[in-house]
Amino acid sequence: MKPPPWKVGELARRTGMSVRALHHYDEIGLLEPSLRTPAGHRLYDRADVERLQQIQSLRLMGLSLDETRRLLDGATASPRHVINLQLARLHEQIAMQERLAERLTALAHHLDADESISVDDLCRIIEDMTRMEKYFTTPQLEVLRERRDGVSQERAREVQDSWAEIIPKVQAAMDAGVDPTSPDVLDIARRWQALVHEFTGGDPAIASAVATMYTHEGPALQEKLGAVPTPAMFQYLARSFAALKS
Amino acid sequence: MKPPPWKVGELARRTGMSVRALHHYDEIGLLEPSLRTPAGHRLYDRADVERLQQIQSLRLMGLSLDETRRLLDGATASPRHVINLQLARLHEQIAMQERLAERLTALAHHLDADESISVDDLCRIIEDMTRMEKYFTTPQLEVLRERRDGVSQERAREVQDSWAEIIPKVQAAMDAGVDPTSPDVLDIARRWQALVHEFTGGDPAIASAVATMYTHEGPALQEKLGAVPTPAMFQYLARSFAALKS
DNA sequence: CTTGCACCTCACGTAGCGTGAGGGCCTAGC
DNA sequence: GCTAGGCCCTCACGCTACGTGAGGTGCAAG
Repeated sequence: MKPPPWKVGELARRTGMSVRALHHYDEIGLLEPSLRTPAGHRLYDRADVERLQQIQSLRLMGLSLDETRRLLDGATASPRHVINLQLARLHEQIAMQERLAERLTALAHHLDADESISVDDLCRIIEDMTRMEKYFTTPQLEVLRERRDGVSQERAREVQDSWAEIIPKVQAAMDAGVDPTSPDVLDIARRWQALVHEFTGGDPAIASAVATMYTHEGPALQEKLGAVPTPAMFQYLARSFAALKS
Repeated sequence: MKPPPWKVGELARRTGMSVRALHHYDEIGLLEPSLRTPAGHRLYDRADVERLQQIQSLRLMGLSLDETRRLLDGATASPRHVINLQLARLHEQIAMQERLAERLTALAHHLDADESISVDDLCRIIEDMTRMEKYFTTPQLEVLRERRDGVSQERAREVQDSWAEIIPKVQAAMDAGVDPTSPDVLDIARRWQALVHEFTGGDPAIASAVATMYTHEGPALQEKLGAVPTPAMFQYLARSFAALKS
């Protein structure tokens, strides 16, 4: 147990720091050894060692070198302010990372469902997921996920085919100026409602979120799904739905 | 809705990236525009835009630019491997940050208990906390924290004084070569056990962790607490405890 | 006198860009 | 024809907290 002053290597060994780190602390003025030998070798005395221990403590709490220096040099507000700030930052980070972990877990689930997916498919899935996250709340997403997982691939294709059949029909009726309360259109409107109900589970909030999504992302979705409902169709059919209700 | 090819500013506006980022992607070969005007202006065609969207998707999942490029250029293993790796890293990070948040919360608790603490005190508390974490498991620490919070400052000082009284007595008895099973020493041993029991709540694992801590950190603790038990004392008193049991 | 170790001072590299500096291309208005 | 404004270009330094040499010096032992 030699007494101080210690040379840089000695101090490094005793504190578990690297020599380079101590040099760095010297460079940025965080910990400047109070002595030097004539040859320029750094000598750290007892006060320096204590300061280093304080630095290590504060760094353990996640403070940056700059914050640490400001705190130790007494140029900052109260310690409690710093700690609270740090805690807030941490919670925010944790929340972000947990959201990311959720996304990744959902993704992993996808990967397990479908063997040997290509990078292209992967990107498409991610794209869809993030698009969805923009329009649906977390609980709504859960509902949709459950519903999706509970439906066979076969049925999914049937539904898609139904949409592909119905949407052009609606477009045609609109173009022809057919009254939305005419029997033919009401018939289509009923099938439309049934499909929507199957997808949303009857939740009007989800239905409305879907409508918003189609309104905003129409063109982007058109490339993937082929036929896509337009805002004009929603307006046109709204009158059909009203007629069905009465 | 102009068709591609787009200039860099146009693409930036449409994708929410910065021009500098696109330049950077070009520099590192992650996204090189397939065309340039004679003047050297970057022109991104449809394929480039798609690649950029893929990049954005993968980056959203937390991949680095390097990983993203390797994945898109097909030089990596399966996507699922990458995702699993990423997920593992994330969980590790979250766990680390939660441990840190725990420490910080405990620290904040300290700060609330004691008004206007100095940076010096703050560092001392952190030092103690981290020292403790090295020797005690998380549930043990909780027990100790609860016990500490349930004890008045007054009683804490009394206990400290008792130790300060007892430890020199044990040392003296050892130095004098007194038999540890003699009545005087047995008396001291009983008080020792009572103090230990009050601190540990009777948990032998905690008691043993404390002994380990004193053995390893003896000199460092001596500066803060004054009198500190030595390994020799533990050995000496072990014989007293054995005599008390029988 | 040399060997060897600890020390010194540059100085570049890391990830992902931000932020100028200094200069060219192109269009619109005078 | 000239210029002002807006977009583009290529350097190149800045940020965090050091790691990792490169090339040279100090000091004690053989």
